[in-house]
Amino acid sequence: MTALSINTRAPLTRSRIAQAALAIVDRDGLDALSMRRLGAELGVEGMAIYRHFPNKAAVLAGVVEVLLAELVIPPPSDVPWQTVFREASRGYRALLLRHPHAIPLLATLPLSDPAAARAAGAVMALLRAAGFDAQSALKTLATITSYVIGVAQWEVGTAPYRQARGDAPFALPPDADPYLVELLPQLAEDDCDETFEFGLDVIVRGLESRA
Amino acid sequence: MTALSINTRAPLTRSRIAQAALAIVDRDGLDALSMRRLGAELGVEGMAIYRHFPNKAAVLAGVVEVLLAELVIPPPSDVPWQTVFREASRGYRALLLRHPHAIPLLATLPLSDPAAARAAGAVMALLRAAGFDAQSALKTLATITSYVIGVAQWEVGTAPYRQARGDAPFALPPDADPYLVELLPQLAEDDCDETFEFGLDVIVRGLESRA
DNA sequence: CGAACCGTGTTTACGCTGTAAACTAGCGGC
DNA sequence: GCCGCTAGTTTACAGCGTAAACACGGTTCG
Repeated sequence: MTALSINTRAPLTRSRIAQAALAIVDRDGLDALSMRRLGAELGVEGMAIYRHFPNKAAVLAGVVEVLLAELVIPPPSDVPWQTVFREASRGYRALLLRHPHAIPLLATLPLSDPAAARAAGAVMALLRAAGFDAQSALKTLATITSYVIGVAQWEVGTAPYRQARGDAPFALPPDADPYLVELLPQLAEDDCDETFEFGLDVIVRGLESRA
Repeated sequence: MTALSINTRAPLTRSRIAQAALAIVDRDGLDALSMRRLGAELGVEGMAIYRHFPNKAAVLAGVVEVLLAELVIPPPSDVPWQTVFREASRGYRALLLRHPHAIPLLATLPLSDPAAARAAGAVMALLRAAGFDAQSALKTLATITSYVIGVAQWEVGTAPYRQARGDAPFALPPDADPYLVELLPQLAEDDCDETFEFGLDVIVRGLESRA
């Protein structure tokens, strides 16, 4: 009998496990991901996962793989590099904000991770095609990924995201800088977009001025 | 008897606990910090710490407080803002690299944390004194902290730090971009400094060009 | 057809975690 | 001298990652 009988559930696979893990992280946060809960999400005992991944760290690497697969970096073309650079950065930010609980996973990701290396290679190709030498391309890559990840982390800690998650309202300590007290709590989502664009613009202008 | 008798150990205090916690994190990594190990480090049972902190998260906040106390941001002066901005950024990076295992703690720090708000306020004052309006100062603050934290995270995942820690040598996946393969594994500490200065310069130039 | 095998999921077990609750030893004030 | 308060201890519990032994269904051979 090749077809699945009624009582047979879909078989466990690496990708099904990784996707379920991401679903838990997105829904309930990074700390909520445990092997037993992941098993339950898949209708299986937790230990079953060890047939497909050597340990939990490998499951997390699988989640990263799923996430970075969402990231498409266009191949080099004759569009000005600034445009592509801006769009790729926005795309990465959007990916991070779609999975805010997973940001720490991507933040500490070394380039030795295959998925990260693939994405990094695509950006390098883009920059080199735009005339950057290899060294500058690498430094630029470090700069922009640092910025995008850092600012996404910042965003999810400020008012709009806290509100969307139903966290406690933003409470600054009483002796905080008055301008912070005034500006920070009333940040809206649009302001976060604007803040991101501000820094992105700063970086692109800075890159142009060094060329 | 006001002096401590021979068998009496130094009393537990918030600050002694936080410093011991930081010592463990620095020495053995963030995961190695558990309440029982922290107690042992202080010559005490783990549960004793709950007399001084409500839970582990509060201990971690205490560690952050200790860390940010190391950060001095100069008050406004007549030195050009670019100079102070660069120096403060370098100081923050140096702080992070002195405590590489603690970086995730500072990366996800919301500004509602008192220590973070204090440091942020000092930077805001600096920028406003240099003529930035409050909105731009806040966006600039977001940009530079994102960049510094992001790049420090990047650095500790690349060759020099991995080597210093005795990690496995840097191994890129076989299909990685050839320029990555050539440049990344041979990165030295000086190159990290240079990479940081590159991005810092990009940001300062970008800020100037918007003024 | 029966038997051996293998891949997959289950069960049980161990040492570790954070922390709630009950307990105890010692000091300051009446 | 005793009372109470405070700091530290003890015990306990649920949940964690994962090692090891086990059970079962499907495939492949004799």
